[in-house]
Amino acid sequence: MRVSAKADYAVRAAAELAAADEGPVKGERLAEAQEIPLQFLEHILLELKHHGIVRARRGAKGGYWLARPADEVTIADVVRAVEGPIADVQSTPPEAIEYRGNSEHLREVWVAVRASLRSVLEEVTLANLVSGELPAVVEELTSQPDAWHASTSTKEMTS
Amino acid sequence: MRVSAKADYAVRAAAELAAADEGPVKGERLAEAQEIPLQFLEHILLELKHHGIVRARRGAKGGYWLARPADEVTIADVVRAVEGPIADVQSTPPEAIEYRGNSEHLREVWVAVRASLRSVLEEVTLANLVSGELPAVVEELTSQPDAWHASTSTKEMTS
DNA sequence: GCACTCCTGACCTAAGCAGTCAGGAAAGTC
DNA sequence: GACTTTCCTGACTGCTTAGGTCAGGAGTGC
Repeated sequence: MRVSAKADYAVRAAAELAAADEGPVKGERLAEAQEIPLQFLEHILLELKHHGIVRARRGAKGGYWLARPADEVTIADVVRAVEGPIADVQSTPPEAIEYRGNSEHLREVWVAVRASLRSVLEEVTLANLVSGELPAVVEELTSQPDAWHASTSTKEMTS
Repeated sequence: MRVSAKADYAVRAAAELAAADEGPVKGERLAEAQEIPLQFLEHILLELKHHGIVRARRGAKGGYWLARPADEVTIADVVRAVEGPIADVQSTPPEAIEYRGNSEHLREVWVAVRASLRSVLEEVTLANLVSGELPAVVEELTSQPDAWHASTSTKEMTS
């Protein structure tokens, strides 16, 4: 249930590419702009390339650019490219699990979890991200003050 | 962005406890009912105890039971007990991260991601889970057929 | 031919995941 | 008081992932 450094880096690099309106951007510049270790970033960009998110050219005047327009690439695309399926349970998709006994309905819950993640990640495009004009879903979720607190319920006790 | 076996086991064991209406249930029975390795489960139950989710007594007629009524324990409570904070980015809460350059608005996106997870996990109680009467949020999310497919968008190409 | 940049595989350390093993400590029973 | 039952705890293990670094190879442009 956590976002890896890799996914975070990938999205930030992609955002930087989305903002660069002309010509290839070289890895070094992306690394500097977002303060990401260069060599690590290169591996990430390679993965993004293999998944058809970015393209690249070598040599002088080389660099990376988005394979598709920035408003057609969602954050979900980028995250999936580097992390694989979103919201797997025990490394298998939630709809493929059979639960017995009193946890029969747990599958629906995990499916709902995945759906709710998608409702955010698949709605926000890189264009949204750089312009700051985030979709209504996001605005609604972030407008509740609770959303900005580390933990909401404090019913638990430290037995 | 994945659910660990530990979290899955923890919720299932908690569901089993929620369904047992009278007296302590011993670990062995929980392990059998949900097909969880007993020794592993005992560690999990211990963590749940330390977080005040369950209580326990040793000896004959001993076992585990919920510390609070089943309709006051949410899945979020259980998951947090064994996995820690729910949607940390790079092991820090999203609201604590400073983004520069073109990814300035990424923080809002991660906060929205966390909020959307909470909107599911904090709404579903163990009582909901065992009865199958899931909250409206969940019903809405799972009623869309897309929610049951492994992947929705197929815009990407394998470069 | 040379500089530049991406491309790739190998490697590394630390941590986490998913457990198992062995023994100790309370609670109840006889 | 001995004995059984059950939880409690720490140590350990094997494997994978996270988060990188290093060294070199392969296209590209001049």
